[in-house]
Amino acid sequence: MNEKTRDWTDDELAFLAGYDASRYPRPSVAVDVVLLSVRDGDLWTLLGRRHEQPGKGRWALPGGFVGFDEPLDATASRVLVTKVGLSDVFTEQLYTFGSAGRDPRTRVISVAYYALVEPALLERAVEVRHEADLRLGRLAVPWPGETGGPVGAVDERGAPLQLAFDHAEILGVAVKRIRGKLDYATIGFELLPTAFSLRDLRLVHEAILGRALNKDSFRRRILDRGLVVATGERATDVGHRPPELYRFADRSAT
Amino acid sequence: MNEKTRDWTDDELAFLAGYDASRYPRPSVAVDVVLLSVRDGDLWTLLGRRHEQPGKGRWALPGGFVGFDEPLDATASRVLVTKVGLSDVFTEQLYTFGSAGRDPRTRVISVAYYALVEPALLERAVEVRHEADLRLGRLAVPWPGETGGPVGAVDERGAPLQLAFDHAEILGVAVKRIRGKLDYATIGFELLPTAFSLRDLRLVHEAILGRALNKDSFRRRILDRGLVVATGERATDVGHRPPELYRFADRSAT
DNA sequence: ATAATAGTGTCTCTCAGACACTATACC
DNA sequence: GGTATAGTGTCTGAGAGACACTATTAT
Repeated sequence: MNEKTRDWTDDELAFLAGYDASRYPRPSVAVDVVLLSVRDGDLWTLLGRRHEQPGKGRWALPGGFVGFDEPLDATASRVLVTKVGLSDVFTEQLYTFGSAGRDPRTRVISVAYYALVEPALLERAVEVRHEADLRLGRLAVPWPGETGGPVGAVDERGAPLQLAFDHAEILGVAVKRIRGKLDYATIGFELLPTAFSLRDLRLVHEAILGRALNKDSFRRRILDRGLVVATGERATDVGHRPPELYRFADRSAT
Repeated sequence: MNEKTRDWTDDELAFLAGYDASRYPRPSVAVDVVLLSVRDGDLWTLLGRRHEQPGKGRWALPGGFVGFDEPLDATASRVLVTKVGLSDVFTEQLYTFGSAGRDPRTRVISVAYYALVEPALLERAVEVRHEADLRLGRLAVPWPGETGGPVGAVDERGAPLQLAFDHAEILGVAVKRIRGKLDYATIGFELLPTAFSLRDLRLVHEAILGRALNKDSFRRRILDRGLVVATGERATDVGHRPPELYRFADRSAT
């Protein structure tokens, strides 16, 4: 018999079962959003500089507290609208971070979301709200595959950005998640404009996975699955033979 | 330009950004645990009858409120110990359910966990705590693959069990999750005793996936990956040629 | 013409499914 | 011997990687 069960004394059980946390102070609940995009073969995320303690001067994911009657998804949308100026973005719940000491002020449980957006929109958001100390950080993933672990961010010149709280952990979970979902979900498409070449799509996949992909089999796989439809148009001014442009296939056609 | 950005008036932004939910009443945070096992080719989960409104008389996942300074994982462990009598069980966070009306009393955000345990332990837990109105429910999954959607529970004779709150949704997410993780994780092993035949392991996989698997390629795949090691012993009293028994390979050997 | 990438065709390797066959227990 | 499952060997088909080759545009 392994140690998976043991007998508890009546005292222990009474104490533990009688503990009703709802009668005690409640933790705060917040939502943090990992807003991801792919540019120049790298993953980038939106960060905001903190102006208050704790973590003053450090860079944090955009976030906000959950209203008493506000659904979690609504909080994520509200954060994107108010702090970044984006609406109608692909958003999905990631993981809930609830360690005791992650925020030194008080107990804050953070429900993390990730959102995917094409780089042009993200760059515009940063420009428009530059005064708000928003910036993009390039993700530096120190592990291969889906190993997992914290992920840091660096600026355009490669200098590390100090991240607030446990946000490096959150970035790590986000990268691991989208790497895992890339195969069987349509994640790549959220990161591209309406029309794109298969090369664009492959570069997005390579940036997410952090490794090179076989050009030929990537093309075959994407086309065979019927996920994309040729638009009949071609890119221009590319300095070489222009590629056919594709768009997403209607999902109902799957 | 699609409708992914729009201009917000200063008034809108001031209102939305100024809303600091931390100054308002906080939602309660609870943990619910989907305790899963495989028996007779089906997935079973542990349910407790509710003795109070709302949902009086219905069947609910074991759960509890999160203490103010209690990590989420610790709440999940505490629930398993106090309500089921199990400790040292494989447990992983599943998803956080935060719709506004999921508990009619007040706002309750539930961080769902799933746990995997071999059937003998689960049956013993139900027997020992029978007076506590614990029982096992057999999952009835109405969708194939990883489609997703609510999952109901039925009793031994196939009669539906009325589930409380949104617990059918939680069961659905749990099934979808373990189906997705089965391929690349060692989920099946958590549901088996120390020594098991490859047939046992295959039946566990089939119960999780809800479909039959090819006997030969399953054997090859498991053995080729080196996940299991032959013990040199064989099962007895099986009414036919007795199979070799295997155990998990040491994980560091991978 | 050269550079650079697009796009096609083919070979091979791996792996899962299918199937045939032998092995070994209990009845 | 009959039955049921364990376990092995082989064929086939799908899909990914590798690679050779042609196509098309900008310079």
